[in-house]
Amino acid sequence: MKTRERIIVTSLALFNQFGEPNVTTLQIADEMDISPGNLYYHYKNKTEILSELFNRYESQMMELLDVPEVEISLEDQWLFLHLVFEKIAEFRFLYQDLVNVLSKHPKIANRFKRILDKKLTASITILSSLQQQRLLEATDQEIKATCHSIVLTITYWISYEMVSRGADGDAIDLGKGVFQVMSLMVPYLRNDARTHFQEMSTTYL
Amino acid sequence: MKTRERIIVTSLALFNQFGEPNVTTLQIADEMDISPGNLYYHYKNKTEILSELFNRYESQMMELLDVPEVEISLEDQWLFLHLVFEKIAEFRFLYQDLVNVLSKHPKIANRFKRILDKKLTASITILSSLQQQRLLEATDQEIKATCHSIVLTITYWISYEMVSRGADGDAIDLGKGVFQVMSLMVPYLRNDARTHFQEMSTTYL
DNA sequence: GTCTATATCGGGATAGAC
DNA sequence: GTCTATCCCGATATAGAC
Repeated sequence: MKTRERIIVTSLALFNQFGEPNVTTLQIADEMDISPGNLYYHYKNKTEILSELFNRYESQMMELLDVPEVEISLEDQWLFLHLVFEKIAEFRFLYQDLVNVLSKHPKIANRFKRILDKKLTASITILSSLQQQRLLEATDQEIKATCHSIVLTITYWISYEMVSRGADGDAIDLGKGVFQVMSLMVPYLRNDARTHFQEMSTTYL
Repeated sequence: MKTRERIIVTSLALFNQFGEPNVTTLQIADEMDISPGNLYYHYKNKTEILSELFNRYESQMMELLDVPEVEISLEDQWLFLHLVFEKIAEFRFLYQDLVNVLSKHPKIANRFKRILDKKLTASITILSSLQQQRLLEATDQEIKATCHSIVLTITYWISYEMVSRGADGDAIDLGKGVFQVMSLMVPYLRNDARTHFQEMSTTYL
């Protein structure tokens, strides 16, 4: 692996472990066994590293959120949620000090907001699809409120779990997060779909 | 107001506005028109200030969460949630960089976790009370999952709103947060209680 | 209690040799 | 591309006078 790429990989790992503001450029260089000067040859400052990491997160998450406008099964949704959770876990440092990161990088703030918006429309697309398939029954108002809860849970579940369990981020069971999100819409599932969900829960959990 | 108290008040305001790590002791002193030396006469370091702020948050929130084991109406719950949201908003800096703050102050981490635990038991107490009054109907499993969602929403709703609307913390409409939390349990309300909730919504929102 | 002046330290970033 | 040495600056914290 080229040095430029190793810097990104190492930075991501350290940021996730200790939080971005707690990681110095010297630490990154040390961890890689290169000199700080070398690091600064590849990236002119720490912000550039963060920027590159955010670019990657943004493009990967945006791609993931491009939900096709087709019929979506509960299994599809489960899988979809799992992929989203994995991606967030991969870049969890962004979420752990969200306000701080965004306040120091206003350009990122808008783009992060756009990702949240897309999460919301993706959720609405999915729940609407379930409704059209008569698997789910809810008013537009209820769908909207539920989707907000879904996005909020997706966004913060890992942080919440880390705080409330005092756990390290790598030790988080993402399946539980998926379950938590799914259970937000369970009460609106029709009876057969709800039974189906319960079967799925025992399988995946 | 005594200087020692003014330091706390000013620090809280600045921490909330800019985030704790972005506020220097010099800024705090400047804002108060005192010298940094004077500030350090009253608090021996920045951590002491944070510590005092957390003590206040902890005792006030813990007191708030001492939910009496009596019948709780939907109105009571609405009011209760509003008070909790107001308290969190008052100390929102703690929540905006939670992982960071807790990673730098491990002693606080445990105490924060205990507050989360108490939020959970308080939620369960309330929903159980509603169930005993036959206002709500849900399995224990459903109540547990819902209460987790409630605590997560209470914890992160303000941050979520700030990020997703790019808004300043003072401009957040807490009523919307209360509504968002309440709507998590709406699907489990019995018909008459649900109607009652809808009336309340139009009143308070 | 409050001030001014200053010490100290750590992290970001650069210069210049190899 | 990589290294060593170093600069610079901002933030915490202290010393000592008033």
